[in-house]
Amino acid sequence: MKKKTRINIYDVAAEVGVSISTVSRALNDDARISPKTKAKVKAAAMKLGFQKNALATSLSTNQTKVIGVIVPQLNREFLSSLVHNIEEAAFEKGYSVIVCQTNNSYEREKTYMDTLIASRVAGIVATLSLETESFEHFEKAREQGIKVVLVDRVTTSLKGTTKIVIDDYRTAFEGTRHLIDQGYTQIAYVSGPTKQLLYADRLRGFQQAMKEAGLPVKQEWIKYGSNLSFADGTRIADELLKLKERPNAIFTANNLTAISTIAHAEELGIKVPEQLGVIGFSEEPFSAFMKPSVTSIRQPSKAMGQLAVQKLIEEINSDQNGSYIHQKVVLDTELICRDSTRLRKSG
Amino acid sequence: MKKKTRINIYDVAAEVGVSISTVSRALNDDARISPKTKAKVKAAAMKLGFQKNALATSLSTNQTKVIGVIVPQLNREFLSSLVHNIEEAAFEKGYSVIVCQTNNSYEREKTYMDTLIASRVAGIVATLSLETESFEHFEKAREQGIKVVLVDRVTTSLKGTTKIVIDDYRTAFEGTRHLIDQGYTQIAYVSGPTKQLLYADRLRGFQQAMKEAGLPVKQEWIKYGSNLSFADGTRIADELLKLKERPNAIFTANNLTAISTIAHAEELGIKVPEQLGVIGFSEEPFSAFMKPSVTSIRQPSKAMGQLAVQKLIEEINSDQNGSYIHQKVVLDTELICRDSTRLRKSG
DNA sequence: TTCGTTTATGCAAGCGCTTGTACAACTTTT
DNA sequence: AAAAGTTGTACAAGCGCTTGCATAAACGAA
Repeated sequence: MKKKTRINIYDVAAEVGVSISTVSRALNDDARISPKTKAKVKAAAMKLGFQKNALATSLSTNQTKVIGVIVPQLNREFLSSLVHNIEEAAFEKGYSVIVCQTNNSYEREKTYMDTLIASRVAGIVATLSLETESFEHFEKAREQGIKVVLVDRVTTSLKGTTKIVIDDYRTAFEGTRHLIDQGYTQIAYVSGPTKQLLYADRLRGFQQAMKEAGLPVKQEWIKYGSNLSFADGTRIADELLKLKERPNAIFTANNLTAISTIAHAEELGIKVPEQLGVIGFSEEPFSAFMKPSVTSIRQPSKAMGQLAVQKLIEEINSDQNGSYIHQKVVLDTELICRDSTRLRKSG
Repeated sequence: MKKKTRINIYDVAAEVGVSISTVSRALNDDARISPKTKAKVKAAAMKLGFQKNALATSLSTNQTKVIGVIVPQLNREFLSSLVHNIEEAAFEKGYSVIVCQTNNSYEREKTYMDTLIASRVAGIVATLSLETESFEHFEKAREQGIKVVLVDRVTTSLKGTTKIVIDDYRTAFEGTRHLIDQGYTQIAYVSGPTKQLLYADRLRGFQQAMKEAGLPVKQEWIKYGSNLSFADGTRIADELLKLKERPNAIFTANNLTAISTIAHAEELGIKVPEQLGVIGFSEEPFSAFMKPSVTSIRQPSKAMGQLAVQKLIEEINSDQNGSYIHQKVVLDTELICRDSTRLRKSG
């Protein structure tokens, strides 16, 4: 047994000459405590430098003001921005945020889930790791009464869970249409692993747009990145651009790969956008400043973060009343046309 | 009083038919429990889906495995990368990370400090907000036995605190030398608020390099950004470039302002690097891909994050033995020469 | 004056875990 | 066979707070 280390409510109670329950109630602004007593207690607490122990409170009330955030990584603009906005929104509501990076590892996602459950977080906002294909760990959290909201990379396997997504199908469709409208006809597509719903949806959107335009979708023009890193993009660009029958446009799964694709095309002496159009998902802060500037699709990370927190807290607080209605919220994306796809002057 | 909600060690104890202390010890691999009993307990725990309540453990042991991270924001490459690496290193050591964004507000920094103290975090890694000039909140944390490590934006006012920094003076000196070596002579400098040690140091470095080179430092060529945002950079660039006596090089406090400076120069028809050299602190992921690519100074965010965590945990664990020796660790930066300062061909 | 109310405070149990100490059951020593 | 060690486990207090219930004080009404 450890000896007590810091000022606790017993010390405050002794200082004022009341009981600890009075101190506790005074500090929590309970109506039953007289204003005079409250003032005395608060003054004493301040004087002694008392800081309420949140652990004890949480243990006692069986609830914390903490939200766990599980994301693949933090060094991608979209994700760090998402976490930024989640933290911001959570702070407003008086919640703290525990950040967990899975590095796209399923094992780590599970480990973190256990940590968060052990910490008794009130809720979890998660973007699935690339590897994740089974979801018992999420079920486990729910069994423990922890609310979960999924963002961006979601799954249909988890029923009764609020999801915040963009319309991946539609977005990919429109991105493809944009290329077609610009006059590109031989369009390659760089996808993430289609086990992930979002990549599957995007691929379908691409294929549908091609089909409707009567353009051929060649199998060798559809490539799959593993981690969609810069290097991944370079490798794939290399493969695509060295095909005997070369595509004249590439739709990449994110902006990192878009940039590496453009860079690699230049190295090979292929002109962007004249000989190769490039569009990428996920706007990055500097997409506008590249030369050529990169056409990309802006995901509303701010709205996504805010909504995720808002819905999560709604659900956390819903227990009292009744059952919560789980929603799938689909947000709009924005295609930002820049030089990398401006084949027509009018572009 | 809330009723118990989840499986606890009493349930496990009942299942196995031993006391709760045996369960607790078995789960913690205490040597006094026989292997046979341990196995039974663990099996039962698994079977019942028992998850240890970390709150209760922390309350009981008076220590948590949580590190608080206080940073100005998360939507800057350097900081999100720093946090990324802190989280990564903390995970290795079995610690979770609570992330707090101050938005460069002193008030918020204090608020968060209180939250972290209330959460009884084991330690705190902090990068000061731009506004912060007094440090009682850090003293407060230390009085409560919470270890603190300062990173990047630090202060000399906090004695006996480990600090992880770059050599700001030297780095600015060398950056300035680089411009001079390239043949630029009329060099302007965009600084952050010099109340912040780091900006003051950098400014001194700049001035010293100029002095040693026998170049004049005009007061009107030294500008102060408020938040060093993109817009801030544009505003300052505009002021500088419209001076009757225009500088032919600008050393900016970060890469965001470097980019906005370049963009604005182009708008004004000023050629970079021919008519204007631009170098910026803080490498961004796309600095290399801009046209012109941006010369910048790489801060070792990975090493800084790792070291911060390592030193912090060393200090946390040092209490047992004796007093910990606080260190100031100064890390090397790297100047990455790119097109935006290549005045000489050889550059 | 007495009694029902209201108002303010205290008592004590409980949240789930850790841990110093006591103790029973064996094993070893003499 | 008794004393002295070894295990292995249980008991109970304690971490700091919340909270249902009891109780005391103060008040106006009867």
